[in-house]
Amino acid sequence: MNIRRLADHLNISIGTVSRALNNRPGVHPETLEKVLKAATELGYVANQSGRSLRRGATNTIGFVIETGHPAHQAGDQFFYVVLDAMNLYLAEQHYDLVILPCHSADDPVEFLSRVIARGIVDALVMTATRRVDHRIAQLAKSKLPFMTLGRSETPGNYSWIDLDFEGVALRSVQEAVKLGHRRIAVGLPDNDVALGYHYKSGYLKGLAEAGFPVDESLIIRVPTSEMGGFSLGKQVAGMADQPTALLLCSEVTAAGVYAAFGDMGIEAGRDISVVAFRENPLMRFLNPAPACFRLDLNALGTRLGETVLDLLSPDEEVSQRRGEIVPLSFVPGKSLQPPRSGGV
Amino acid sequence: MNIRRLADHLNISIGTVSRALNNRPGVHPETLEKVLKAATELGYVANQSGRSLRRGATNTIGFVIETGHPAHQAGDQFFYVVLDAMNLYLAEQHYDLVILPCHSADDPVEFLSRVIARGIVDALVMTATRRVDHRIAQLAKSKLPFMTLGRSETPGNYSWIDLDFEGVALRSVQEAVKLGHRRIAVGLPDNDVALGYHYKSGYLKGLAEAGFPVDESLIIRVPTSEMGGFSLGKQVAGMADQPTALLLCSEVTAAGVYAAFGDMGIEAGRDISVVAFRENPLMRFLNPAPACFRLDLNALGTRLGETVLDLLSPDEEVSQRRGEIVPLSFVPGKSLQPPRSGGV
DNA sequence: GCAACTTTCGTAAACGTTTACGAGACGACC
DNA sequence: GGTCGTCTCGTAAACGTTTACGAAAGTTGC
Repeated sequence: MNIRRLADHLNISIGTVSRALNNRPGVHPETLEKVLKAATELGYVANQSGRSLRRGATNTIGFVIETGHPAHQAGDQFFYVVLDAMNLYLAEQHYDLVILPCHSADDPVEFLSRVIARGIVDALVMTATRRVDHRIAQLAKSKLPFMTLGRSETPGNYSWIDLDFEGVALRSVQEAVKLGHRRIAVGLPDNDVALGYHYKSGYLKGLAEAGFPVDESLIIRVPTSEMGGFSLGKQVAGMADQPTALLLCSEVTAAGVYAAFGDMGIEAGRDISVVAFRENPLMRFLNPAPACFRLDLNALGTRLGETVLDLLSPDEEVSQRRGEIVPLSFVPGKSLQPPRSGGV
Repeated sequence: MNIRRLADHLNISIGTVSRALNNRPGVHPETLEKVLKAATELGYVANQSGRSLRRGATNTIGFVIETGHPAHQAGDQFFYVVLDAMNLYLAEQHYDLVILPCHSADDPVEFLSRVIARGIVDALVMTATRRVDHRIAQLAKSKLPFMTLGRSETPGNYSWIDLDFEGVALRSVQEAVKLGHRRIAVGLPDNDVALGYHYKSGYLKGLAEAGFPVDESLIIRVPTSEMGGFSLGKQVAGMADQPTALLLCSEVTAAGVYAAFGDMGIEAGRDISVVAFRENPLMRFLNPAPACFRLDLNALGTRLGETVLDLLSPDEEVSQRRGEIVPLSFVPGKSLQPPRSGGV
């Protein structure tokens, strides 16, 4: 069923049918109704290839994820909820969402150049943003509008939305200091992912605020995974000069840390305080309940949809590139207690 | 950069350029090389809209997921690993993979009819298959080839791959019986998802094998989520005539069950034995280690890729629809022990 | 009653690609 | 030298859609 068959069936020209279907002005209300009725009856939907060939636009937004990537294997329900909300918003605006998985063995840059050249999407949302990100330089050169989840230091004409990793780290230090902690360790990702730098920056800011010195041995880099968290827990608990608090920039490491503590007879909060990152359903089942930060995933998803569609607006005011930092609210937990000895 | 610009740059007709790029016969080796060289130099990649409009095929496989769906919010690294392996295989065969998220508020049937009519994919992989699945009837009517992950009872011309839920349930019962368990409870999904029926079937087969009666009060339906598992654990532990073993058809409920047990001072294995479903990284951090079943996610992903591409083969022998059941291997854990009282 | 304008619609070109068809060049063979 | 076949390539149509343009019909104003 193509537009010509639909037009023949109605004894109308395809031009008029197309105008009717696309709500173009200058079509008689009566024929408009006839066309719409026949279209739904015959189940006609415009072929995407034909349409995008002619229009140069696909009405599709691409969401790039990296499968096989350790930071994502973690993936709890984060992406499912965010994508759902984003998809919902995009559908309201008559846009479709496709997720483009860049597989682990593929070169991200080559992957993107295929996506760009093939013209299957009107705009991209990038994830797992790096501090220095070659993909951004590449996209900036192309004319494909894009935004990133997580901000990079790589310059380019793009919008971004980032969680307030710096603010969370700062607040985590402040809460720990308030309870009397002095030796505060932090677990960071072992790769160049941007959030690690922001988290560290907030951590350092917190120490400076409190007037504490920076002890490099308390800054520990591990993979963002359950195993990474396990290793982190073991390292921290095994230190001769044990810290009294441990801050985590990812929630998936929390389970590993708890397991490592369990193995060594250490209890979070009582022996070493722990502040995790994002509150998630799994945390309900960790004991003692971790102190963490709350984020509205649905709001984030909607905001992503709005931001990416803004890029495509003909209104320069709207399509102007912008950055946005999403705040998280502190959720006290049982895992953050005053240090046993009242500090070192 | 389109094919005409490339052709002009080479002083060659676009027909020849197209033939060269597509490895069609009848191109002089010398010009073939020139074309390929210029294409990579100028970064030419065929526009997908134009190509698929002409060819009627997109060289793209769609993977349909339902976001916002409770059974998926669980999503541990399952999809990330499976999709990565599948994507890898498809890329080798010069196919692209897109994930099509059907958002929670959308009607799956309407969603699919859009996907079908717009012609953005050559074949589909469906997930979250229901025992009676309207989407299958719909796809069967359309000419779009598809396969399902999980088998349905809805007839249609399609291939499927399913995990051996029945075999796992049977084996779980057998292992429990071997240790002396007589009252064996089972947690099933509270919706029509196909795996629940197969798991129950294996459970019933195991009871029959052992000559045990079926106690309907031991068959408990809960949402496939951490919270569902929590509720399940509470229910089981609170029963007057407590079962000695509990079988789970999903790994995400395990965390909830453990938490509920912990709340009530019950220890898995010692007080009530637990057999979970798929082994995953998180389980390493549950204490005591759950008995579960091992699955090669990479192999599953590759197999999905092979199966879906087989659908498109011109060779009728190959494209014939087929079903396949993937076995899982038992992994003993500390959560499965002889019942305390030696059985009821 | 004619010009000017509006409303509505049909025609055809264009998007970028693939491919059927035919043409030209060249060598082989009788 | 003419015929045939092979190799290589150019031409043009086709895929399904949108849209600029113009035509036809109807309306208004004088």
